Amino acid sequence: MNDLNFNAVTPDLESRIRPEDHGDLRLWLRLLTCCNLLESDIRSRLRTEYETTLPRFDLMAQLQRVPEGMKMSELSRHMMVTNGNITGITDQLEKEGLVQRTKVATDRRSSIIKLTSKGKRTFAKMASSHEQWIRHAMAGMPEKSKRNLFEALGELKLITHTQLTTHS
Amino acid sequence: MNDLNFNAVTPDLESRIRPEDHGDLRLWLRLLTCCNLLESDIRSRLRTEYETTLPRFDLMAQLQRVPEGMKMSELSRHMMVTNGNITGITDQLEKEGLVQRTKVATDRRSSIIKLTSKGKRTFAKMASSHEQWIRHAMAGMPEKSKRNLFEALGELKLITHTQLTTHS
DNA sequence: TATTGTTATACTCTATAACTATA
DNA sequence: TATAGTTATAGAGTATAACAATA
Repeated sequence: MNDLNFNAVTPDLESRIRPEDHGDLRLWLRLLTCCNLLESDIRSRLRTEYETTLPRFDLMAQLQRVPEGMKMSELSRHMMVTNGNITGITDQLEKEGLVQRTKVATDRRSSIIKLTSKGKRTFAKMASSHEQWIRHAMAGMPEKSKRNLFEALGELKLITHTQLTTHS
Repeated sequence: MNDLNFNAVTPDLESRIRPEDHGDLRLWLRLLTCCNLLESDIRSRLRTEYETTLPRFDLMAQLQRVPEGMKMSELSRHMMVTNGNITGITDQLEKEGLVQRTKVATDRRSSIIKLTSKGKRTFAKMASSHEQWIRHAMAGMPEKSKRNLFEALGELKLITHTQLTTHS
């Protein structure tokens, strides 16, 4: 199965590649295509099955693994968006009773955000579905390929992280 | 280089992973992190250096490689967004004189969108910068790793494409 | 002075749906 | 009836910047 045939029947972002394009660019477009494909699937399932969004899910996922809670600024760093946006998403989740702000004694500017017990229950369900969606999407890919991909992405992540934060 | 140390100093989306999480999920989060990292860099450069956006750039990129132009519905399929959105982006680009709608004789419902010569010049500049940004971001990753990654992503793309389109 | 978090603003993208004009 | 494209709408996410309270 070659890419030409594949692209002929299933056009996607990667089809914008030109013959003269450099390998790095091809790599990037392929990465983008894979990611968009999965991401739009996840987004639409989160919306239709749980009436939520990826950023909201991400915020809850961050909290889920830190039972003691996180500060807004920590969330902001982890999710790589600005403070104001975290405030907005947190407001929505708090209104739905899924997270809770608590004032911290040592620094009266800050507050700690935690999942409520309702939030934990809700997240557990979503996370379980989420995992199934991913497994379904990736079903059929050999384990060895997955491991290779995981390793290779690890390299890329490290490289881009340093390239994009140190310079520029 | 281990992930723990890495994540300790550079928090990101992947840090939401839990020890019990399945490999597929880890793979997905790592993929998402890599993609977001690069994507947000590209988006912000497109904005600051060219006052444009990724979807606009993508649309022009699609047109660039098809000199005879494309129909709206083709663009819609390739960019994986609905018709109405293509209309909007095309309107903007047309207002700036970068693309041009032409009525097609054989089917009076359709129109063909092409890059204008200004559009071609503009795109050429952007594409060249874009390629440099990508190469810079990926500089330092061994060629062999890149090739492995490219191949592995090809597998993933194929799998997910079929998984996500055939079954729901 | 710097940081934490909020608020306000403006913009883009997106999906959805109703609509037209053609086929 | 189905398709191509437009229009209108509503919602989300984002960056930016100004601001108050606190460190």
